Amino acid sequence: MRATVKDVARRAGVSPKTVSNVMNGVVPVSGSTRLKVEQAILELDYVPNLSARGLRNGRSGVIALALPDLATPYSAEIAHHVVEVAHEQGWSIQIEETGSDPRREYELMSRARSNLIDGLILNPVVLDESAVKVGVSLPPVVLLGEVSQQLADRVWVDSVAAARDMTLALARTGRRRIAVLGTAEGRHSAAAVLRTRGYLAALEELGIGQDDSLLIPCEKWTPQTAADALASYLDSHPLPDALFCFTDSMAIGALSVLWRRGIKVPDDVAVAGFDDIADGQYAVPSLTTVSFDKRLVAREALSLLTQRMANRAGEQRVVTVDYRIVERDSTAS
Amino acid sequence: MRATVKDVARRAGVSPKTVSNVMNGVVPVSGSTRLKVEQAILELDYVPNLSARGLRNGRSGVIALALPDLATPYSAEIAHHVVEVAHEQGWSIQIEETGSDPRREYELMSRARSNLIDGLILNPVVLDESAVKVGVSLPPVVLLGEVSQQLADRVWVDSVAAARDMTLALARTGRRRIAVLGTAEGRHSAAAVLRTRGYLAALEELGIGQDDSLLIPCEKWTPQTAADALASYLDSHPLPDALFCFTDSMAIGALSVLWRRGIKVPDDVAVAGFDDIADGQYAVPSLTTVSFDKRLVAREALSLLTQRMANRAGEQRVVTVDYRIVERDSTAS
DNA sequence: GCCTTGTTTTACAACGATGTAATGTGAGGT
DNA sequence: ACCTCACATTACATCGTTGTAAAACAAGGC
Repeated sequence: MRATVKDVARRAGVSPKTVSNVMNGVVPVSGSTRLKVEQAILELDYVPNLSARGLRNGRSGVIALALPDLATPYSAEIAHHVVEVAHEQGWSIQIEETGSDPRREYELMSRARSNLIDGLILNPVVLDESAVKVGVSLPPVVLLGEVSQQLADRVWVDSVAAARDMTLALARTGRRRIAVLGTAEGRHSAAAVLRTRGYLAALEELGIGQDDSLLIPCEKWTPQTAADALASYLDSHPLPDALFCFTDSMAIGALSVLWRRGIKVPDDVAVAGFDDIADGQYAVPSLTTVSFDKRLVAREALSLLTQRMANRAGEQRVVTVDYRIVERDSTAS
Repeated sequence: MRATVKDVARRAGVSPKTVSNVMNGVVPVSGSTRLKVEQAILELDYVPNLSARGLRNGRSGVIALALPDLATPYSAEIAHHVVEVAHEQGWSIQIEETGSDPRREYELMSRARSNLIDGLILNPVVLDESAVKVGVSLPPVVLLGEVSQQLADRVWVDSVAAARDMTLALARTGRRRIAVLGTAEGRHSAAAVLRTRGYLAALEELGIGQDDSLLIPCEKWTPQTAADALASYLDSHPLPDALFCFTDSMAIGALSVLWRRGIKVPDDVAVAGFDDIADGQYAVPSLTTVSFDKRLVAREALSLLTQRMANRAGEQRVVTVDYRIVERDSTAS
């Protein structure tokens, strides 16, 4: 049987509350009793019961992180940083996957209200149809990424500006027929809409007319779907000068298709991505991309969340994280 | 304020225990009262408090998953499957990263004993020096992967056999000078030792003499370190016929270096990996690898864990998951 | 020696859910 | 009517921790 405060108290010859005071360190405890208690804690190998503490305090020390799919490199990197930063601050992270399934988000909300979770960091895919109602009975929420409505505190990268800059960078190497991969046809993902908007803005600036046949739709943003979409596109369209993929994962799928068809990157077509996932560096050729500090995203998200925990009222805040274009081999001229 | 059993009970005109009985469904409840209670639950939007339930029951419904680094594709894929399978069975997953830091494992053990966790799935890197003492006060543990000592229930792939088969497969395409990337010099990771053993066994079978200059050490198993290790190896050694990397991540780093040096894969050198991470399919060229069912690994780990929860005594069990060699472009002849 | 002031420590209750054991309810048999 | 038996419901105590408020203690001043 595991030791409890009671056991420690008995052994140290003090009351349970005194043991609690030593543990938490807010109420002053005299040096001599502190010593006795610490001794007893060591001897009994006492570890406090977090369920009991959670019940009493109404806080569990656990933050939920909800991502569409942990297996994708982007989500994995975000998760990694969130877990690390949270750990530094003494929080535990509970992972939830939402997939693209709205039911999952619904379940998530229910769990979030179960008092085992003090807060929620949510990376939505399609938030318009999200079940996320940031309401009274829900713990504090921070959203990651682009969303259409301002439902909660949020950390994001300015996708419009980044997509515009990337398009300009591609044009700077002399390419004019710049295609984008990842526009959404059906259900609109906010990211797709914003990145398309940035792309179109750049074209306008450049005086290049919009050519709808250069918008390659791709519903799910995975290498597989990107590869399929690009392959079937190439079957019926001429090769563009450049291909701006809305995520690095898609770009990696694209590179694979191009290689398979003997199309040289960057000689025949330049390829760029978005997110700067680690594998982009080791892609063949290495991938030009929009990079941003994911550790910073994690830090800001946690910071917003803890602030919101301290003060549930207060205005909704938005933190914008800087990005930069990283040019690698896939767009060399 | 959130509703409690008490509130629901008052509204339904029954006792708190009856509400509990309706929720848990073990004690029989008459149809009429069940209806009243369910009605009240809906009206009050009642969600049980898991901290309280955890305190009372001694179980939290949370399983911790400890991985070295969530950002690596292998860990990410495992995490994905564990989260999904756990979800299906009503468990929540709390993520812990151990890095290669022994202190982290120590902290982990402490948390694991805090009653917020019912069980632990642990993927150790270097278990010999692990702080994991599967003792009395620790919840049930399942280990993933190769370990040197049988400390707990375990799910693994037979690395020796797989490495042997891969080496034989490479030899079958006519290559004789087969190098391996990822042997460990200092602290021995069990996986490195076992995979090297399988490789050497195959050489012996083939009647190829062991050539120590074909063992390329690489401490950390990341694309970066693999790329560095291979680059400096190539500076002072002739190109081998084939390169068997002990993980796909290392293989991806290797492909990048080879491409940068103008070395053609698979014409000049064949490259193979281990783990079958998703990105291997989209590598350029696509990567030959040792594949195994990660979903099955997750399922078996969870199954062992829940069985161990039910029965803490009983013999330690080992589940071996099948593998197969998947030959892709990187080793075509 | 007594009172004040300030510091440490303690008893008690409460957080919310549920197992135990006791109580209540009704049907069926005599 | 009365008793039995099975089933449904309830009161109470408990899980381990910590906030509150009261009590114990020590130190200093007269």
